[in-house]
Amino acid sequence: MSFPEAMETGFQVAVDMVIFTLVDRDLKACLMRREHEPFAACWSLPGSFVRLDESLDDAAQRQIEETLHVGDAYLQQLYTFGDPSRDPRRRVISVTYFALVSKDRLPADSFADTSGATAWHSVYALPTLAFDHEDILNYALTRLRYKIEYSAVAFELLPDEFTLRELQDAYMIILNDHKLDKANFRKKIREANIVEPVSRYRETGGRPAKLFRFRDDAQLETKARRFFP
Amino acid sequence: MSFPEAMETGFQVAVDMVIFTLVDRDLKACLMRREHEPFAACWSLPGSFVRLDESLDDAAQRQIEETLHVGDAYLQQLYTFGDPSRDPRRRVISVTYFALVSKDRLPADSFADTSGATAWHSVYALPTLAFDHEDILNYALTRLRYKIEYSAVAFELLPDEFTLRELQDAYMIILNDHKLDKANFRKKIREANIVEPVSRYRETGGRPAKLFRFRDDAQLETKARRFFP
DNA sequence: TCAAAAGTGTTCAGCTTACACCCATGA
DNA sequence: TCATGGGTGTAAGCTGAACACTTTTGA
Repeated sequence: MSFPEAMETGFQVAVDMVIFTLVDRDLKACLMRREHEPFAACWSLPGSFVRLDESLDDAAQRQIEETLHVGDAYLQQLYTFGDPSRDPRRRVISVTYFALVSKDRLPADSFADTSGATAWHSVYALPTLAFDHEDILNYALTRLRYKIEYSAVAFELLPDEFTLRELQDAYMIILNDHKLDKANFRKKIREANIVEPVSRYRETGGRPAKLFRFRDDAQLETKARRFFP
Repeated sequence: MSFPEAMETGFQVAVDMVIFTLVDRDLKACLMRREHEPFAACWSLPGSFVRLDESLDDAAQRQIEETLHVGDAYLQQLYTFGDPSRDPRRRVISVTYFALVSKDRLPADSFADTSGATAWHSVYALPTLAFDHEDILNYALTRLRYKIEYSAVAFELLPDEFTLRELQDAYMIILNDHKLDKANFRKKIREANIVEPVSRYRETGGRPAKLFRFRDDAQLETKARRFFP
């Protein structure tokens, strides 16, 4: 990463990405191993400086493409971290995003290679992270959990066709709550009118499971419901 | 506002503030009249460039003090706007906040003076705003409405002691929904355990109203309740 | 004694929760 | 025919919406 010397005295603006995927019945985030000081050999979030002629969203999208070779990922801006001491070298304003990428959009070798510069880590067993990246990741996880409560973004983490069991598993893994009732979950999904059946089935250990896909015209966000007061 | 010439080629980082108050049974935002081009004579949000050694929150707090002479206001960061063309002169990254200020913390002349550089405008009758400030203000209003649904921030807009009617009015004005049922509202407030009575009453047209204050130890945010699914 | 505003209790519909049960498939 | 996982119906209990009612003050 390079930038003109003249800018070293001003602000650097970066995007830092918390990229989630669901794989092996686990919620994982993409991390990169740092080569240089500070925090050399530590893990950190993928990030990049924003170019002067580039929007923040474009910078975030570009960072995902460079890291994972995935285009058009689901993105949401989270929060901007700008403490003067968060980077010991210079003043960096970090605009953070979370991204959701389904595992079948990722290259097949994406999960095999644990020795390389990038690797997927379970959010339930994170290594020590550089800078304030642990705060950022935990914040992203909180926001993701809130978001799936009132919107249907979970499908961004699933393949195009999925069973209702797989959808329920996605919710349980993300929320770290494995006590959802199957019957009630299905009833809500049916009433929300967000999925439609396809005429295929998935082989399982027992009775084959009907496959569904998300409806193009689905209402993806519920209106906030008042509960305080 | 001045900044070193050397920085003109890099990023400017600004905080833009949407400052709300409740007055005259109306929700109002603080706006400033611009003196110079672009958008000369237009209204805009109070904002200021962040200093190199200052955190974003500090810059936001400082901006409120400079504009309204109010310290320690309730602040929340909202979103960061960074489109390359949002300011025609140079690249400005704007970190936006909303702030809530009770009217009794404001100087008495704050509402009289409508000819000056700053003035309070009803969010239900806004003038044309400079830059993308209309987007920012509408976004802040949406976020405020969401927030009072799951937290008790409304008290930041009320005096220290208030009647339950005043609290209910605050909700109705902010939500622009004047159909809240009195009995049900009071029941929820009682059960939420966030206010305690003081031994004084407010004179009204009829029976005097008991005054309450917010409990120091109140649980100000409810946990998200799952509804999708 | 009447108007105005504070303050409370009760009912009913609808939703959530818990749980029991049936179905389709492969071994 | 049994194990496995898919798929559904229903009763109990709780929550929220609607509304009627009582209380306390000043004029």
